[in-house]
Amino acid sequence: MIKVTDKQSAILNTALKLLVKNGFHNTPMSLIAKEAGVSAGIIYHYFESKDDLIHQLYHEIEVKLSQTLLDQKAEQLEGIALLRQIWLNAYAYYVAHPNETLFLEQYKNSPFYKHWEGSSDETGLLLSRKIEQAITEAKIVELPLIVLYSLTLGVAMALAKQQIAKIIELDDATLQKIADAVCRSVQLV
Amino acid sequence: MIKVTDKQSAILNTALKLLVKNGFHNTPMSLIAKEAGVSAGIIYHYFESKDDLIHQLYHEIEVKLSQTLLDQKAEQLEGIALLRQIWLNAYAYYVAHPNETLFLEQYKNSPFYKHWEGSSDETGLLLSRKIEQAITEAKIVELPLIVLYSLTLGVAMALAKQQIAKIIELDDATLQKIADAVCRSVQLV
DNA sequence: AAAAATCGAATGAACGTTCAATCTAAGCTG
DNA sequence: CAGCTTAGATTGAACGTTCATTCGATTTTT
Repeated sequence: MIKVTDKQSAILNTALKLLVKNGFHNTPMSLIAKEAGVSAGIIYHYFESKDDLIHQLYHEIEVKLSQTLLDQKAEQLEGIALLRQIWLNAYAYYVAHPNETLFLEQYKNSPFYKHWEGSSDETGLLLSRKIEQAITEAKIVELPLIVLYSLTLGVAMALAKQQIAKIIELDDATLQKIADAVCRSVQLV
Repeated sequence: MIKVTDKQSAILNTALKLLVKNGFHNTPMSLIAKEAGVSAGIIYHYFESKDDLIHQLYHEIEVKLSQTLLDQKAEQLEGIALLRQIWLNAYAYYVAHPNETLFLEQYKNSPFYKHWEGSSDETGLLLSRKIEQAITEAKIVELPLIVLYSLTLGVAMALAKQQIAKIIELDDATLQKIADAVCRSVQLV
């Protein structure tokens, strides 16, 4: 178990905020240090390099996200209802955590992201298994899991980004309608 | 009408390739110049700055994309058939132009992208009008245009990115099945 | 007093941009 | 058409800045 000190998470939190605001390459380490209230040098006590800091941030967020998708409410459901709940959880998380969301997207569209980095944390694996189970239970159109992901959670992410950017504002009724649409797309006719 | 010289497009083409390969900030102007077979200084004859180069590249690609989506085949269709064709055109373009696609995504997830930059070229506007027309003709679920975009073209982009990354390989039958799913999601039940 | 944490000035490399010098080509003149 | 002129195109070395990273000194903790 890695011990996360106050200072370390102060650095991570500040870095998240600044990296999203200014972009990865317009965020000097010195600025992160300043805003986090630490010296520039100490960052290198906790992280090997700027890249390492960014990678760790990514993993931290991925783990938190997995845990959120499969919450208590979702645990009790199965089949299409489970998928629907996971979708709503995903959307809620993205909207409630704009910095995390924008960071994930920027990371995944940067040369940092290696596609072979599959989620290796326990919750991530549990989530995958749950979803595969839901698919066999419900009448879902036969498509690769990753395609189903794009049709569902990918849409949630895209919408959340627009909500974050204040391009759209979705009331609950509209959100339910979209959830319906998403479920309809993957269900067998 | 801006005259595009050979040298200018050589710079743009090379820049596209390198920016996608190395990321915006790991691509020095000097490298672009070298690979394009020109001197570093001349880039500043055609472009105000590195940022300007990137912005121009973006606009060039956006225009080409708009033109591709509304091709001759699509022009003759209407309603849901039109939407389906546009979707297939989008997917085909993305897969056939990996560099352009990855560039668009990197750009849109970087601080370069300002959300208020609506497509101002003629084809883009024509495309918007055509799509709105298709929506009124077909029985489409009542959702903001931008939400419908995420449910359809957004999915095409996401899938294409995975195909480009060699994560998936979609045969034509599967692609048709996905197009069905996408159309199903936006059609009224 | 030993070890760990922290500081922040210094280092050195990378890179966007500039500019004086050179080259190219097209126009002009006799 | 040869010679002259000139404006634009092109070069690449040099500049100045930014920034990730280092490290010896200092403080805090054990």
